[in-house]
Order: sequence, then structure tokens, then C-alpha cells
Amino acid sequence: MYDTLTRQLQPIKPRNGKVVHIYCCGPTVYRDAHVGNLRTFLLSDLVRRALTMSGFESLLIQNITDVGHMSEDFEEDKILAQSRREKRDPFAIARDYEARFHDDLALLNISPADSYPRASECIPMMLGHIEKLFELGYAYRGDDTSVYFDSQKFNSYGELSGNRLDALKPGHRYEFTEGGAKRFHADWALWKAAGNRSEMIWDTPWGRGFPGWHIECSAMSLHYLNGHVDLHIGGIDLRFPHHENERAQSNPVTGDEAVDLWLHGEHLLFEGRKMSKSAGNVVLLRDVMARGFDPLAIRFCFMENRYRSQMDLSWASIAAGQSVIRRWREKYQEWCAVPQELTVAAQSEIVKIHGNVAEDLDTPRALIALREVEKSNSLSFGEKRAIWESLDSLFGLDLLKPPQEVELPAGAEELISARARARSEKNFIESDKLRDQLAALGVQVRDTRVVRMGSLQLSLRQRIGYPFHALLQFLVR
RNA sequence: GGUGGAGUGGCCGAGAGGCGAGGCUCGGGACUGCAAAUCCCGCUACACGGGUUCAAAUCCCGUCUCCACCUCCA
Repeated sequence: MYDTLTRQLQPIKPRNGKVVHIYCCGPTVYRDAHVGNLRTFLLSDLVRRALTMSGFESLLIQNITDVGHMSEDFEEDKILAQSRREKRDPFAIARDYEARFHDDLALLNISPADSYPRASECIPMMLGHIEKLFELGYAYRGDDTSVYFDSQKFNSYGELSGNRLDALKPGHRYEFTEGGAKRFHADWALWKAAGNRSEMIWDTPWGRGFPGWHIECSAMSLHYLNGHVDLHIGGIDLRFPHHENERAQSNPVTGDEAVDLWLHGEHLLFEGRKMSKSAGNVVLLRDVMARGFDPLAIRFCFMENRYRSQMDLSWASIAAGQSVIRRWREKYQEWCAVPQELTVAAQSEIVKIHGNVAEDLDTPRALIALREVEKSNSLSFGEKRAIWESLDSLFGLDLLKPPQEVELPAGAEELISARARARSEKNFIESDKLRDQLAALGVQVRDTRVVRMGSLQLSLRQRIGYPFHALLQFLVR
């Protein structure tokens, strides 16, 4: 995978034992995740599936930020601000959005992390981490009794993001809220004094307060992953300042590079602009579903683009993705008429696609290969079936899913048989009328019998070697 | 202003010196009473201006445009 720190491809490997330790920055649960956020969470899922494919075990920790993430004005915690807007308890809000976050992940077939520690429940380990930074001389108390990180003390500050400490200009927003409390403008708060804040605050040796945004990831990643992170995942916008600061906080404590490989997912644009509240183009997964799309159409769209390219999503591209996965599912059902055949040719396709995925998660190329399998004239149905079955868990697109069985609305059954009767009597005026009535009930009728023959005849010519019962089964379909 | 990335047909997108990916849409055809679906065929593109080369979407120089990051962000 492409490592942000060394700016080149690096192998993923477990440092201790055989389990790859992964940390992925999770959501701040003050609002619904939009599909852009979900793109990053999909990245960690794809990495895990690729690791499983390659025979590795992995342990994934993803934090839930329910405290300490300051909002735009740097005056109020994001959760508390939302709590004020919704006039509800801040933790109740956090729990609600957290549950909705999990719902969204499930809809996208993003397999759950092994653990989702909440920042608010990890305060002691953050305090312990800050304590160590004090002992090592990286932390100091400001005039406002907050605790700050001494950025100049950390020699390689800026290596991850490409910023240089002396080039970072004092930010006016920081100056606004933190006055002269910090020794240096690039320093940041590890622990913030409560001030006049009365909710979501904790008692500490340095007084009552709440954690800075970055400390949770340092403390929680090292705690839950036993002191070392093999792979750290997050959105590209977290590269600076969040991950730069996290690295500065973590490395002194571990006495080493705390993270072996920094993986960043690029941003999602929607119809040409970065998805954001201010651009007014925020799309939630439920918006996609409200338009009748399978949520996995989004997963498909994401996989059609390399994770480290900006990608532009649009309703048209979601529709295109949807029609491809629908066709693939239908094709698979056809291929299932014959037994699967894991031949040498099929295996070499599978190996090729594994290779695409293992090479810096080249899912676009892997999907191209899947299309080639679909269209191939040299692969048999049984081989295609074997390939689909072997790769389904790698892609997570539910390609083996049969068309949904749904209850027909009341009266539909009668209309369908009446229509069949009318058609057999060549009373097409009547049969079309009945079709319209069915359409009004939401039932779409397709007359498929003759249609299948066209492609079937072609397939039979190719499949002449199959046992007779398999052919018969296919004809019956 | 600084840094990074990108401009490919109606749309989305791969390719990174030499046989014009693929998908979606659209058009034509086969099939069908019709429709839908499916299958077949078609739509010949690489921002602009120079240059290098036998050969450039691909390399070089310049220009334009867009996007992102530069202390809210996935």
C-alpha cells in the first residue's frame, strides 16, 4: 500500500506475531456520516478483505469520537453544539448517531471492526498518555491551565504532511481562542481546561477539563493494539493536523515509529465539488436508497476508483454501477445451472484478480478483470461460476445474491393469470390493459420464455460436454 | 500566495510512446403481438499552442481550466 510517510509503496506486515494491527480513525458522532465519510471506512474494509485473501489475520480498532472534537469556531465541542441544536443530552445524541453509523456500514457490507472504543470511555488511558508525555518533557501547562504539546521538541514534526514547523503560520482562529497560553503557535492542546464548560468534563491531576482532539487516537491506538500500529487508516484531510499531531504524541511514548504504514483515502467529490455542508452537496446513504438504488451500487462506484484518487460521484454513475451489479447477479444465477468448475483457467483468473487487489488495492483493475470474465467466450459457465463464488467475499458486492423474493400484492396473481389467458387467446388489447393494471400495483411483467432461447442456444453450443440433466435443468429455467 | 493532483467521446472512466479498454446513456438490428429483458452492431475521443520522434493521449516546453490541502473535515 502507498505509505504517506515514505511516499512509496510499502508491504503491510504484522510486527508482533501474525496478526496485522490496524487502526482507522472513526467518526465524530454529531451527525450522520455522508457517503464521502463512508468511502474512507470502506477503505479499511477492503484492506482487511485483501489481508484475509493473502492469508493474514487482522485486528481492527476504530474509535468513536464522542467528545473533544472542537467545531469550526473553536469554542464549542461538536457534540455539545449539536446537543444545543437538538436540545438533547449530548451523550444521547452521540449514541444515536453512533448506531446510525453502524447501520450505514452494514448496508455497505463493511464488516465491523473488532472494537469501537468510545473516546468518552477512554479518558483514563488518555490521561496516562499525557502523563508519559509530561515525564518525557513533551507536555507543558499553559497559562490557561490547559496542557499543551511542545511541537518544537518533536524533531520530525511535519514529515507526514510535508509541512515545516517554521513555515506554519499562526492560525488566527487558534490565536482567537487560546490567547497567549501556548508557547508556540503550532503547539496544540492535549487536555483543555473546562473553563465555563459544564458538560462532558472530567477531573484530572491538572484540573477539570476535556481531551484535545488528537490525544484520543494516540492513546487508544496504542492501548488497544498493544503498543504498535502496523497500519493506520484515515481520510486524507486528517493527514494534517490530526495525524501529524498523533504521530508526534505517539512516537515519544513508544520510542520508535508508532505506526508502520500511514494509509490515506482521498476525498469524494459529488458532481464536481468536495462533499461538504457548505457546498450543499452532502449525500447520505439513505438519500441514495430513497432514490431506489441498492446501497452496494455505491460500494461498486467506490471500487471502480482507486482509493487514493479523488473521485467524482454523480447520480448517473451510481445508476451505472447499479445496472452492472444487477446484471452480474443475474448472470450468476444463469451460470448456476451447471456445476462449478475450478479449472486451471479459472484459478489463474482468480490469482490475477488477487494480484490486482494486493497491488495497492487496485480495485478498478480487478473490476475490469471481472468484466472480462463475464464476457469471456473461452470460460465455461461452470468456470465463471467458480470465479464468482471464489471472489464474492473479496469484493463484498453480494454477487451471489439471488433476486429477492417478494410477496405479490393482493389481486396481482389473478391479474397475471387473466393476462396469460388473454395472451393465449391473442387478445392483446386485454392483455396490455391487464399489464397496466399490474403496473399500477407496482408489478412489472416480463414475458421471458422466448427471449431466453436466443442466448440459451448459443450457450448450449458451447456447453455440449455437460451431463444431460444439467442441460435439462437449464432449459427448464 | 504555497503544495499536490487532474483535464480522454453525450456521461463516467482505464491506459502512460506504436494493434482505438470497459461501463452507462443513446442509435440501429435480431428476438418479441407489443413492451421489457437479453444478444449483435454502431457512436472513433484524449484541454490548447509549440516541440522531440519513423511514430505522441502517452515524452519535453509554454498556456488555460478544474479540484484538493495549507490548523473544521473522512
